[in-house]
Amino acid sequence: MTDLRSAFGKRVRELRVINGMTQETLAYRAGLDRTYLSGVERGERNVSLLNIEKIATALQVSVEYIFSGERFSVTPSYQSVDLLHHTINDSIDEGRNALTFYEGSSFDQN
Amino acid sequence: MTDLRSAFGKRVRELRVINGMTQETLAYRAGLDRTYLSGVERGERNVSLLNIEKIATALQVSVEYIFSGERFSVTPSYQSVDLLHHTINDSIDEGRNALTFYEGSSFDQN
DNA sequence: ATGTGACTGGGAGTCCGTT
DNA sequence: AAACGGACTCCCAGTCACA
Repeated sequence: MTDLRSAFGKRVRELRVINGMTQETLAYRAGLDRTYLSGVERGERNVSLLNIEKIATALQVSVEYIFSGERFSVTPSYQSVDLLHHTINDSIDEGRNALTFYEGSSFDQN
Repeated sequence: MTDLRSAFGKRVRELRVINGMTQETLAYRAGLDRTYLSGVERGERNVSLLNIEKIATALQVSVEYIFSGERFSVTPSYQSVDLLHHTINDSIDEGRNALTFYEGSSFDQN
């Protein structure tokens, strides 16, 4: 998955054609502009959550389903934590603090 | 799933806390602003594809995974095709045309 | 460590076309 | 039916000081 915009666009086009819809029909159902949807399918648009939801609804699929498949399943390679000057102990400490913050409870520090 | 922004935000917060990260570290890894990420987790930001990808990468999960789970799996209810003045035969016809267009081939009409 | 209001530039999204 | 372009509006990405 080099560019999520292209991957998303291809997926939308796939599902649209499977459903036997034209861009115009899909755009109308999603309440979006025809030219905008065209750009989405060609991977030129940086679609945001609200429109992702609109498009999924118009395609009659769940958001989960629209992002399922090989295209989106590749876990991106990630730089080593060391490179970010962030140690494992840092993570553990921050985990404690975060949990304390959100749950209003504290760890036994002894 | 009433609002995809809230659902996405909750999911991000879940995965961040599980990984023992603070908002600040996650934001740093994603190359985003801390206050922006705060808004994302509270469902107040309409995150777009490129930032979804950044956040997923920083969380060390795939985009598919971030959208998996009950929260995103509900297929949205959809208005009847009739309400849209779009018949089943229309869909079939459009499907043929669309396939013809993209595959450069034609259906046997007989 | 996180929440929040306010701000600005740029891009999301629309509407008009032509190819 | 779809790609593409220009011009437009308006919302949001991205940031700040402060709570």
